[in-house]
Amino acid sequence: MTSPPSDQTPGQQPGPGLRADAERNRCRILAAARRLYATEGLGVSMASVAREAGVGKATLGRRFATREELVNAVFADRMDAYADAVAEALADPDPWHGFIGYLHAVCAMQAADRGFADVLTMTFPAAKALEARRAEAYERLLELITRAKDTGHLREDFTHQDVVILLIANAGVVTATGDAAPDTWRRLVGHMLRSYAAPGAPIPPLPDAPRPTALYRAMVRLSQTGPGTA
Amino acid sequence: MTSPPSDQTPGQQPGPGLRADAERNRCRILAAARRLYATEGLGVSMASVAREAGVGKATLGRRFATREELVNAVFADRMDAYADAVAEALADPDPWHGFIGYLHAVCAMQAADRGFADVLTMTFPAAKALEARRAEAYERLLELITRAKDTGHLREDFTHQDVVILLIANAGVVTATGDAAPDTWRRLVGHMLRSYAAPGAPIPPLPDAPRPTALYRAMVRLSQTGPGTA
DNA sequence: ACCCAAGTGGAACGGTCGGCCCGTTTCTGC
DNA sequence: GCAGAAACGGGCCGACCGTTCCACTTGGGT
Repeated sequence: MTSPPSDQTPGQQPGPGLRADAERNRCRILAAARRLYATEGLGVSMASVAREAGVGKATLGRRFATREELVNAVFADRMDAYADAVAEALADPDPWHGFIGYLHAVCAMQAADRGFADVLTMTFPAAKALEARRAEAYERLLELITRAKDTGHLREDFTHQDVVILLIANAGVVTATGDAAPDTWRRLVGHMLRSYAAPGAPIPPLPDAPRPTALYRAMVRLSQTGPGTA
Repeated sequence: MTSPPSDQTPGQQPGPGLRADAERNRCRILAAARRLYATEGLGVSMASVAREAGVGKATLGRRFATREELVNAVFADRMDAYADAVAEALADPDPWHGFIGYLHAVCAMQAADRGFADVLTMTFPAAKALEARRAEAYERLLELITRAKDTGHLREDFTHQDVVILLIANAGVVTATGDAAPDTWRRLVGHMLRSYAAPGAPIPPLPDAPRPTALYRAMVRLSQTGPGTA
């Protein structure tokens, strides 16, 4: 390297000072991981990621020593989108409407990416980039909740922990139903929203429940995949 | 064996026609599995169960060839309790009150036994005993829902699928929070109930949300355990 | 008391996973 | 081009899982 590598906090930022082919492999790894995580959820083996990316196991390990590092890099941009969702909700002139939109958007993101659903329900102390975004979004969320309560449409007994609980519950539903009953989460969110809403508050209509056969298929699928395997 | 072994549907009923020591081992296996499943959830390795039971892996495999068989035997009695919960709710002179009690009881059972939480959210076509109980409870549940709706306290837009969704969501919450925030599920059920209830219906007060620190601890624990690993 | 079959546990095997090392390839600055 | 360093990937190791086989133990009927 001619140019001194400056500081470059290892594994955190994009990938400066990497050789061209190395950077290319890094991207292939990230793309492969993104693909696998989205469909299978976190918990796919590092070896699978390497295989999917078409690189050796060693290359993966050199670029991302631990699973946390990889997750951190893969979901950095998605956490941006997450933080943006709160900002967008705050920008809504009607905080209650913004709040509803926020919940829906975040849960939809969970449904669209099983890996992201997992990420939102756990915290990686080592993943600085992710945690920074999370903290940022968290602050804004508190503000959104306060404003929504001020409109009188969000119940006073609602707490910010309820958001976390909803995300955890939704992650469970999304993981369990998978593509066998992909709209189940909408029903869950609809119910929760109805509980959050103060009497008389405007809320969107409750989405229809999934067909019983679809739910049944999801349950059978679960029993075959294995419970924790997910 | 002097007495002919009659029919003895293999692997289904308790364990007739087994030699004394074999039956003893069978019980040790069941006890060990019950212990492990309750705390770790389904998905513990068969090898772990054998180790915990203090028997060889072969013995386990001889008694319960597949994980389904073992699960079927372990949770047979708990499924009885599950079916009883519906019956008890049906016996309540106030169907709405019985309905509330039923949801609470079942979710409490999930919280008390992570393995059972998993069992309720998946179906094992091969486990006849379990599925029979489930079907029986299901029929009674439909009746309970109908009666609860007739009181006017349960909303008309409630469907029996909502029960399944609640169980799935609750299983996710119980699994995720574990013993780091063990009362989180009460808050979830409280919210759902508030959405199920028609305006003016009597509902128990919403339980307090868990402390934020407790939820945070649960999230960290999750990231260490691994997502699907459960 | 005896004897055979039922029952047992350990060993071996194939499979996957994660971590590490090392010979080889390929980029890049000169 | 050339040389050296950076990066690569395959291979090896130890761990765990589930399955199968086999020599040994033990129960229980006569």
